[in-house]
Amino acid sequence: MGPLLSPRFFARSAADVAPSLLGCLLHAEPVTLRIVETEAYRQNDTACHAHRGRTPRTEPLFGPPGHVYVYLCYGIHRLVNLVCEAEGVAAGVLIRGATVVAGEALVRTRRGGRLDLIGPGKVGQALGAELGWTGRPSGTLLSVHAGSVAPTECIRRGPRVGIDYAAPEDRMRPWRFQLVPS
DNA sequence: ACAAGGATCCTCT
DNA sequence: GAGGATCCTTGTT
Repeated sequence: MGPLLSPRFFARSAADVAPSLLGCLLHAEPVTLRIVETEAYRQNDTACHAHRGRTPRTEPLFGPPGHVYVYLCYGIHRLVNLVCEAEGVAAGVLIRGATVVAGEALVRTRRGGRLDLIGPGKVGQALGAELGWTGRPSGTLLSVHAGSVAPTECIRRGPRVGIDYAAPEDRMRPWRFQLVPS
């Protein structure tokens, strides 16, 4: 596995971090995933949970870069994010899709035999993500490691998903990134 | 203390 | 392609 990504890696615009994370590895013992889809959420972005200010839930988004932000979606899914930008600036990257690198047996158990991890709820389930991870630095329960993108892969960019509540200009922003075979 | 709604997924048809 | 599951967070009484 490549080196652990440092806080510095995350201390920039989420819109830059999101595509950079494609091909990187996500590890929560004993499962390792390769990231193939991400979305960026930024300060002053009406799609971002933190756009109305700090609350107990969104506090980690304002915290140091490289920390983990996990929240419950639709009462069922634990969605995994990585905090970006300098401390005090609320931004993060949602992990929307991945492939299994290691821990396949456990992923099958957690996912009812399925291995496809396209969709943020599936990623959280495969990792065994818990709400207690939120606010913790990467490198403890969850770690993010450098990876690589194959010459046969390319990055597709498009609008984000599931943010109908956001302002029209934010809904349009092309901050969803996918790694696809070219 | 209460009600509403959500950065989704699965199982049907 | 439609609908239900399921529970925490939030803003309001």
